[in-house]
Amino acid sequence: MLVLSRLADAASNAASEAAAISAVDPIARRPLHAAAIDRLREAIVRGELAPGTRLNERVLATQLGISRTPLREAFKLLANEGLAELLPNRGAIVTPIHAERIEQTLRVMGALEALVGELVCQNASDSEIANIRALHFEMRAAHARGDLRAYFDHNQAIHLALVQATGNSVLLQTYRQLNDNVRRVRYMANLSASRWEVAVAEHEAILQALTARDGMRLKELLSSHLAQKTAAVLAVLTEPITAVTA
Amino acid sequence: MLVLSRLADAASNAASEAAAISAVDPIARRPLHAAAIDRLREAIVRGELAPGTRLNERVLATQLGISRTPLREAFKLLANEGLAELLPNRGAIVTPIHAERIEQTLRVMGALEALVGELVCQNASDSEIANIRALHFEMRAAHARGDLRAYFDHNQAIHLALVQATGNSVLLQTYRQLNDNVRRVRYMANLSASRWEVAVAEHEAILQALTARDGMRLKELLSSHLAQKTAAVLAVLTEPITAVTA
DNA sequence: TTTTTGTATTCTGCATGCAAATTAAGGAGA
DNA sequence: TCTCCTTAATTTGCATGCAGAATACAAAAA
Repeated sequence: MLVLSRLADAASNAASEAAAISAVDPIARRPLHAAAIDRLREAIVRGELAPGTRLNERVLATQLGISRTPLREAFKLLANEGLAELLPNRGAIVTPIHAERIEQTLRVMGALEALVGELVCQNASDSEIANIRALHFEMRAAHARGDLRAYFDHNQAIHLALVQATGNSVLLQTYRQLNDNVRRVRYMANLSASRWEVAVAEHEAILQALTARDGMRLKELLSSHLAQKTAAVLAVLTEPITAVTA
Repeated sequence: MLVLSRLADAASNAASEAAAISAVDPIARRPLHAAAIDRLREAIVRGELAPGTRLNERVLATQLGISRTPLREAFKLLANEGLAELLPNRGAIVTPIHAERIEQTLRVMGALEALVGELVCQNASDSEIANIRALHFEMRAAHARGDLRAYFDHNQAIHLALVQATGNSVLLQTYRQLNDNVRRVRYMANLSASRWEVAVAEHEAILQALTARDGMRLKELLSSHLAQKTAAVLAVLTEPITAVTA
């Protein structure tokens, strides 16, 4: 029942994010019990369902208020996205976090961000840039408040907005999928005050490069920013993993 | 019934390819009627189910010899991979080919290939390189024979082997997914003799750079090779699309 | 002839039921 | 006490059934 309430909490969040994205999502107006499934995905990404957790069909279906059929379809999707693993005749588990796989994912994201740096300066509209600037200051507000969770959320929103502003929806979709796998780790991390400062400073520079539409510089900045992030994430993984279930 | 026989033909192909890949596939030992679903995916990629085709659940389920439930699960997967589109309450269609989307996909693949160039020279084992060389000569054999279909297949195999030899399974999975969307166009194209020559020459250079483990050069070669491919693919799309259903 | 509206048919979306596989439990033997 | 084997209880995988939505069709009106 504990898990149930958490899943319910996550619902509104997932819904609003889905709405924000839907304009670009190729599977735009989805049928099925999409909300319930977004809820499940979000629960995995946010670590509310810890890596390795067995996903019992009947139990989860009851908790989500749907039947097993659409839930099984969701499992297939999640497996395809790397968030769950399907064990033949033994159901699904939340994909365990392997440092190597996360590292590989970040490498691929690095390649994508290089492309983002190139494209976004060419293609972003002024209003998109203005929106990113607004997100940036909301993020700084969260930083000033010391609200780590809100900081992460705005941080994510900025990076997604950057990718979206490239105008390349394939890039966005690919990025999101990889990002979801990394976010799971991110939620496990605590940021030291100094590293947090550095990250904010990096974002400041990113915003400037974007405003100046300096593609080359933005590419470099995103690259080094990701390198920082990679280091931080891998640091978390080499420590004994104390999954943040709370 | 015509489609049925074609799907049956594709079965062995898909099965053998799946076996070759399974070692890296994260959803390795899959449950469900995986063979039937691979068959369907392959039919879409090979253009045997033309873009825009309505995917009738009951009809397809009968043709594939499975029930609607696993087929619907397959639809979700295909939609997630971009090969099908889900229309709420109106079922699924084979994703229509839009030049813009293909172009975006190729752009993303370009970013990934840059990474491939870097990584493969560092990480490929000698036996993997030897295997790629073998594939290369098989491809040349197909070229000499003038067998376009076999040429394409070996060509694909080489590129996948290159990506696989990076040792980055996330990269491979991402690449494969994007590649499947482009392959559909590729099968529609005919190659002029001169362009075919050029492509083979490019592959020759790629093999040399790989043998020398010259990462920077390989990166450049892959980049220009993809640029060629992009031009060829987009050329096909600007022509009136006469989908090759046969 | 063209448009429109009401009805019948088809099809999707989901819940449920059943068989096969897996896991858990219990008891016999070492 | 531990191991191995037999058996019961879960659990998955898939087929099927049913309600609701969408489409196709036909008759009536313009």
